[in-house]
Amino acid sequence: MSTTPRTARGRATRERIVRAATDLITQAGVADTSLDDVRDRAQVSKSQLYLYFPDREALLREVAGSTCEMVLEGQEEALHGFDTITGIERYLDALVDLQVTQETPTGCPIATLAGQLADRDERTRLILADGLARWEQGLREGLKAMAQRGELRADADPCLLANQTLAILQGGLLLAHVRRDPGQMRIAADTVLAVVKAALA
Amino acid sequence: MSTTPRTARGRATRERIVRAATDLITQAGVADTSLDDVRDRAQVSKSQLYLYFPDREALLREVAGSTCEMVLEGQEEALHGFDTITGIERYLDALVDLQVTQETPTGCPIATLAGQLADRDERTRLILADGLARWEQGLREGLKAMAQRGELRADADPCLLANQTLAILQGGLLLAHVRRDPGQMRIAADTVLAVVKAALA
DNA sequence: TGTTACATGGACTAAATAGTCCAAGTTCGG
DNA sequence: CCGAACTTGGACTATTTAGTCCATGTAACA
Repeated sequence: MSTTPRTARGRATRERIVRAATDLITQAGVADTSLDDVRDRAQVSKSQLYLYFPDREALLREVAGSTCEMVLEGQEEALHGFDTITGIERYLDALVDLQVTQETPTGCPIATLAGQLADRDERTRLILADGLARWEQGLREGLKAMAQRGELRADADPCLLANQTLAILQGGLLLAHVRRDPGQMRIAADTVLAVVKAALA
Repeated sequence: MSTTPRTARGRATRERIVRAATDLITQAGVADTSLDDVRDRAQVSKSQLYLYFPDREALLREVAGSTCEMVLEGQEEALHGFDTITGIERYLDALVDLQVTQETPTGCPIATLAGQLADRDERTRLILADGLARWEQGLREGLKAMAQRGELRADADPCLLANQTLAILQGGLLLAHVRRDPGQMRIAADTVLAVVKAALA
């Protein structure tokens, strides 16, 4: 029987488990991460795993949520500036930098997880889709602000622009990942910039 | 000890195995496809599996190659017309249709496989990257033909355009897959069209 | 007719892994 | 200091799976 922790100590342990699983899975993938691996990394006994999670699937769902949080938190400030051209440039540069800095480009953790879990558990897919939706929402809000300030052409649709931006970025991240070439992310960033600039008033 | 088939019959059997594995993995993923599943689907004894493939990894590599072939063959004719605006529109429509027609959008099989194998086996990653490279090459050749006919602006770069196109398409496929929404592919197709049109002379 | 490649099918090993269970110890707030 | 929540750690089961091995049988061709 799985429980929800009732004390700060319990919550910390549960959090440690999710964190460990998220780290391991981000690096090695779902298939190559066993519960024993998680147990070791989190410095927790196996009983604790099953105290807080009914089964592996449940933990995997938490990992999906945690991965989304990680990705969104990592770009929160930069995303907040996605409402001016220079802010957009800064945001895109930050995304490119992330791929450049890593020893090897890893793409988008949300997308990578989706490839492994989306067709296996519907609930997990929804969590990941929600993560992407929140990302897109951040982009959309910035673009809407620009539109309200009259900086976009009258026929430009901020919602569509946000959707296009997310698609282009995801495409760039995927190619950077598969090709092990962060330059692919630079190209995607430039493409986004061109699409946005074409919508400027 | 694994062998390469020496007769037509042997080659057919080997091909049947790869085909079965490719089908199963495309549908269920690498982690959820066992060699016994492949054995059943291919109507082959286990001994045959190990007669033609040294181990599971080797079969997985063949599956990667086979998946690339499948994806590229499926768009060969349409891709051949990627050298006029109407041809490009037809090509994009065909890609969109593929996602619309499927009961549920599956995205790009190459990308999906990459998410599962790219970080596990370098040789497999290279095979998948090569598949994407050939795809991009098809796009590039069409755009180069347009450039040579003077249909593109002097400052337009067909190579860059092809790269951008592939990225946008992959982004659209990924979003269509995760969101179970073929409309995402339509948006990506329209985005590609806008980018290409912006490069017209 | 004999040889070679192809094929069956099941027995078998070895390892990994999910999940269960329990008995005993620790932490800490009320 | 009592009790509830937390924690350990390992034993245990059951299942799946990759990979090996072998005896037997068939297709086809020189």
